[in-house]
Amino acid sequence: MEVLLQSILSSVGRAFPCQYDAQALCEIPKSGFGDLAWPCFTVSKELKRPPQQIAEGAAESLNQDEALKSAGVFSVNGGYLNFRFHDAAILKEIFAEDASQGSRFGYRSSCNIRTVVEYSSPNIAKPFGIGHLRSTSIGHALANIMAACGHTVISVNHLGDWGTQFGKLVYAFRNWGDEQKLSSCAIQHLFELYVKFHSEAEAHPELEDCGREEFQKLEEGDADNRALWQRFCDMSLTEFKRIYARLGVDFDHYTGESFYIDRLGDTIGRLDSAGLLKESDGAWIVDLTEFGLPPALMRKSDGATLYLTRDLAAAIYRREFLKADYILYVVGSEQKLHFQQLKAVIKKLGYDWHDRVIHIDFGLFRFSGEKMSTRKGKVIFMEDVLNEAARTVQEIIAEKNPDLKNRDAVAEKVGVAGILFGDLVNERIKNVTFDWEKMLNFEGDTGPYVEYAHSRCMSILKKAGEAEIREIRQEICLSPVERDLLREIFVYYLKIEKAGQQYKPHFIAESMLQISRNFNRFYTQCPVLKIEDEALRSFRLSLVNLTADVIEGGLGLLGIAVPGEM
RNA sequence: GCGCCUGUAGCUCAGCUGGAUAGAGCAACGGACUUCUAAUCCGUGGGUCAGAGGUUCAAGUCCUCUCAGGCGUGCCA
Repeated sequence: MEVLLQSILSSVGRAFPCQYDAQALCEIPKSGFGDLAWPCFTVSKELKRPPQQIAEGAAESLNQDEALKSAGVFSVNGGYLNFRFHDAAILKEIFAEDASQGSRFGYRSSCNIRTVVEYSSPNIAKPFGIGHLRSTSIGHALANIMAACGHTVISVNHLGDWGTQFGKLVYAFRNWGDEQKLSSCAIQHLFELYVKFHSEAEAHPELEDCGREEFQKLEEGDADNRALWQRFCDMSLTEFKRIYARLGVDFDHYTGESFYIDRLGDTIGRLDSAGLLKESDGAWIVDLTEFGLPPALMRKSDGATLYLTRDLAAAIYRREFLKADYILYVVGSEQKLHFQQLKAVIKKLGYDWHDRVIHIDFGLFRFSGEKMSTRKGKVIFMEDVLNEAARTVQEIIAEKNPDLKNRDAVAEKVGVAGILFGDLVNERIKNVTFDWEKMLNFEGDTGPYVEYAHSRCMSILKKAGEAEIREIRQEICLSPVERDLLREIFVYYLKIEKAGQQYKPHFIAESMLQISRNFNRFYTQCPVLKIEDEALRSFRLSLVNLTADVIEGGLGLLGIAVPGEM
């Protein structure tokens, strides 16, 4: 597939009487106009000739091209140059890809780019709330997608395990904490303390100073504070890993902010030797007026560091020790300014990799009225959401497929898929209003819909037995629904790359829905097992097998597992 | 105040760096299970793309302004 596509693109590029970037200008046309399209309007302006005339000229020479004759045919519609694969060619290419790659369908060969993806990054001592879903789902999907695009991916969970909040927590635990509660339900208790601190601090603002003081001691290495902090971290991580297991997520590194504290001196040193540090109201800042940004605060007036300082140390570490070419931060859009400042500081340090530090921002989860706030105790626990999802699916199974074996395991998988897919199908920048009903609706354009299509595939394949899937004959004449299904799978192949270039997992999700829709249409219109004609039956089985591989792979990119039957 | 983001069908959203007749799902209504799983499929209705200007052969997409919502705006992360 990769080879043919490249040859088409370079031939198209050459077919124009002027410079033409066939790769960049290639579009996926609306169905009915073929499989690939190149608009000729900008070229038309440059050459001062009608776009249709240019397209016609290109089509004529391309259709003479011996190498492409067997692949497909070029045509012209308005100012567009369109290409449509011959049935035999699209069959050959797609089935070859399936045969060699299976459920890794569409994975590109390695391109020697190392990409660090930082995502999820929950805060230690706080519950894993629904607010963490987006970074986790989007980040996991992107890590998979970048890997499919040939990158070597290093996933990092940048745990929020350092900062003033831990001073507050230490203070709160010493004053109101309960050892018994801590050992029985750690997160719950720490969460209560956290909320209590903030409500108390509203009446007694001096508590804020107490919290800051404890954090300063922590940062200076105070043994008691360190020990307490370490316990909080261990307890939290145990709980987080339980949720990650349910979500099917794991990380190469669980290096939180505290991992970088030994490097903070070096980081500040680099800023200092570059002459970037200025004192302002007792704090140390880097001036960023040349970027139109507010100054970056690198050290507080009490000597303690900030998030930005630790992020700078982390970026340098990832670049210099992990040898990252790209560093992706899957963090909410409310931190946009923070990352603009981080990039600006890196640039001022003279590092040429500043433009390969990329903030993948996304919108927030919201209740219908207000923002979710951990400080006020307004939070929906991820675990509750997953439990509700699994329970909802249990009910659906009881109604639709009561004889199903492994009901618990299937309900868990399908429930998690519903939650993850529901999040990933939307453009990531948009805010999401939390709504139980919407979140637990698994009909129509949902994860379970895609999984259902896959289950239908598996059911057919199981009944047929593996022996029946043999090599397809290429003289098969495709019916329109079969052709549409293949086209959509071809589109998926292209979308993997686009999703990686633009960091948009929803391209994959949309593609999965489209493939599932086309498959369901095929399913109702084209019998497989009941067909007498052996060649046709064999071909359709291959198509079903292909669809199963592609859905398994596509959902896999989104971090979603297929149940096999449901 | 300033900066950034969002505004597409009753609801939730797609619409690929301006391009070919604005697409799905939900909800509504009407059909299809003695049939490879009906968590499905087929059909009908529903849009002055927030509003007003502008650029262009071409604007949902770019620019300006207005309106609405969100986020951010130095010692939290």
